[in-house]
Amino acid sequence: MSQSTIRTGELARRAGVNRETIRFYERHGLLPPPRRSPAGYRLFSTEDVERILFIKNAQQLGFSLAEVKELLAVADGRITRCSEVRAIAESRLTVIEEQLARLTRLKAVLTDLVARCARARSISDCPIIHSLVSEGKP
Amino acid sequence: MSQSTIRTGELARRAGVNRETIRFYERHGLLPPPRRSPAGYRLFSTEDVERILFIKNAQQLGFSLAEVKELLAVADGRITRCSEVRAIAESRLTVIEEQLARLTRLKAVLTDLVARCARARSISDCPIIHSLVSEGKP
DNA sequence: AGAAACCTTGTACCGAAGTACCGGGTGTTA
DNA sequence: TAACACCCGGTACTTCGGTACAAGGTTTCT
Repeated sequence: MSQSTIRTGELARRAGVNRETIRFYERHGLLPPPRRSPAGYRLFSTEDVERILFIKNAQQLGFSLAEVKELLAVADGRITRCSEVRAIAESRLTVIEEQLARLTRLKAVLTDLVARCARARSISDCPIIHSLVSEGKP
Repeated sequence: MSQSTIRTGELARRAGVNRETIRFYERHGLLPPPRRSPAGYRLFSTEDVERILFIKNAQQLGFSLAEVKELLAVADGRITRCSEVRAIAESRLTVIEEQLARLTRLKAVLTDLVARCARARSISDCPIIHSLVSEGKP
């Protein structure tokens, strides 16, 4: 539980991000405005490292920074209903499922085209080009 | 095979895109510089509608404009090896497969979190927040 | 004391794929 | 002939998640 004061450079190093990213997160409300030294230097606590890691973890799960901001509101105790967290995660899940469905379709189409392309005798038979030319016509 | 001369607005309307998009495509080499009227108006042929649709179809398959440009080189006869087309499609396929794998993992993680979240008694039990705080720690 | 390393603000830039606007010229139609 | 729709080039803006300066002030090490 030892908790010391660090500046942007150190926070960035510990969290494994660029120093500018710290400022960026502050500007966008993902980090609360930190205390300042007499000279105006940002003073963070080592706990803030965890906050950055939280953000990075959430991004790994595909949450946008806007969503991360909402999740942080929970972590900060500004939101206290688990249902709100679930709602965020569920909407993210919906998007993931849509993307999966779309990509699965794309994969099928492209796989087929590539396979047929491999059997084409000449460029003018190329099924890929053909499908792009004629697909979606009236 | 009737082929008349149209201007940007008409081309945009027929292809279902914004007029600015036409200029954008021209600037980025997806449309060859068209003939001009004495007053400097771009003069397209109705065939160019197909070219825009080709681009839009390719985008539907997830090709970037840079890739579309390569595909157009084929359609234009500037590339004559089917193998090049296949290479473009195959690399696109690889990306799709990577995205599918990643999204599938994400879906599993999030589904689990949401399910456990539904059983949490209080916000402090929230497995989503917990996992974001502690995931990926040393 | 002086160099090196650090920090500050503000601003501009990246890439992708466009969209929007401005001040002016042109073409069509009532 | 006036109104209105259309088009021009050039530039700036958009979203997202940062990154990269520049010009100056501060701290720390030797």
